[in-house]
Amino acid sequence: MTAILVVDDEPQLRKALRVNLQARGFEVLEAADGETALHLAAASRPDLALVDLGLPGISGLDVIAGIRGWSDLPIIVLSVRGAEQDKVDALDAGADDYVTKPFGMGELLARVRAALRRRGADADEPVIRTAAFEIDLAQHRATVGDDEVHLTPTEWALVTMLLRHPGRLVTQRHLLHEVWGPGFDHETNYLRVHLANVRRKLEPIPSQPRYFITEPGMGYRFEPGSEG
Amino acid sequence: MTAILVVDDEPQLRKALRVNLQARGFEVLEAADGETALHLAAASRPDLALVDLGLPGISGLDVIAGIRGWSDLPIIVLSVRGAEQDKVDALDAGADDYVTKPFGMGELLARVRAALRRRGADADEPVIRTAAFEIDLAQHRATVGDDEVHLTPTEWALVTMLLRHPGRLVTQRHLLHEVWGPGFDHETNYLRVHLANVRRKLEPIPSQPRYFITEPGMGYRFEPGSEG
DNA sequence: ACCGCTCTTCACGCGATCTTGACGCGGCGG
DNA sequence: CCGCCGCGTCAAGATCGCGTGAAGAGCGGT
Repeated sequence: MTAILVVDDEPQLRKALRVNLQARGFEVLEAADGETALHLAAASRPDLALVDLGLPGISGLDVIAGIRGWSDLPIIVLSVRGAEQDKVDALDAGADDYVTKPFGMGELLARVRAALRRRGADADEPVIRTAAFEIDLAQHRATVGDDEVHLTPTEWALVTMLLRHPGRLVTQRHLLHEVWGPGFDHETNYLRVHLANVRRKLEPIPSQPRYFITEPGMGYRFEPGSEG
Repeated sequence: MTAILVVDDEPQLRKALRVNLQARGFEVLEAADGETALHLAAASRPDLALVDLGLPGISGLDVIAGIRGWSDLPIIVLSVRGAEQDKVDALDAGADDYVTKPFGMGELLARVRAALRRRGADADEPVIRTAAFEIDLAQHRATVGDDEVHLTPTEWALVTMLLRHPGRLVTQRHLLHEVWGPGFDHETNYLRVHLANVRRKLEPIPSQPRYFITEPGMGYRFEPGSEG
């Protein structure tokens, strides 16, 4: 059975989540603070975690970082409206997605399903295949159909950064920091231009991206084709 | 008999691998740290290596680089989930494939068989043939048409380095590190000059290289002629 | 000491790549 | 309904990296 770890200090919200998730056939583990969250995650190995950022004691951010130290399980962050910086920090720390409180249960469940689906589809091979293109990480090669496509160093860095975290929302800051180094954290211009080039080379319809998705205001996400 | 070198510091995992591999008729060599791994690899010449990245002392990455200095045996990396950057680094260092821990034994065995099969296909002959030239790695001889061509030591080191990884991009840093040693990681000048010499001697049209391809900003790649 | 081979070092020209700025569009809030 | 912000697009200029030729240094053999 699929187990989901719920980390939130409000008993009401925990209860609401428990009821809804169990109704969908998920097993639910609950933690009211960061410490028990980390212990539970290590002991029970859940398949996904929902983490509230506003926790007493150990912050939600530390919970994310603590889990990411040893596991790649999908993490969805719950945060209050307006706390944009918190969301970005959480994503930078390795969260996969976020939901803004208050949220509809339907939206949350959709994101949970999406995160689980992506993770399952995450092919663990050194070559990533989609319906449109194929990227061989070991050989450093990209092909579209039968034609080899040349990616510039910057483009390659961007693509691998996104491919390395299938389905995960990668923040602009994170991308800029990894590809251009420190000091470029706000040059979102670069991302727009180079992402456009990547799409022109890899996307079937560059103006309607299907694999390299923009999350306005936050960052970008590689969406592996649902292979089924 | 086919010998497999297992490099991991966890005795449990080593035992599990040993039992399963021996059951399939493989001979198993074990190393708990990087040093013994390198010694064993040099002394016993295994046919394949399974290397854990999280080793005490010498890192798994250095083990890979150390082996790649003189051998082309297939290397499969074992890495924990979430250590995405490590995997990419390992591939850059010359690993052939990776498996994420925890893994099913069936999957691992499949990858071992695949790696051995791939290798058997191309590395049977120590002599590499293309339409333009022929290189005998064992005898240290290169011929173009019927004429023997003399390669200087540096050129030979570069050529073998590239030939050992057909089709794969070898980074500038990797080449410089293996041919010139540490401390030359940024002397890309050397590569340009010596690659030019290699092309002058081996390529049919040196100014339009077909076999020794430049990947601007990243490195070089040996492109074997389509052998069909 | 001389010679030949090899490697290092440098400067130049050229093309690929990156940066930069301007523009239009669409969504969102006022 | 209007204005603002973020994104995609495009084109120009600046920059970087590569290939090339050639000169000088190091080294071993004769």
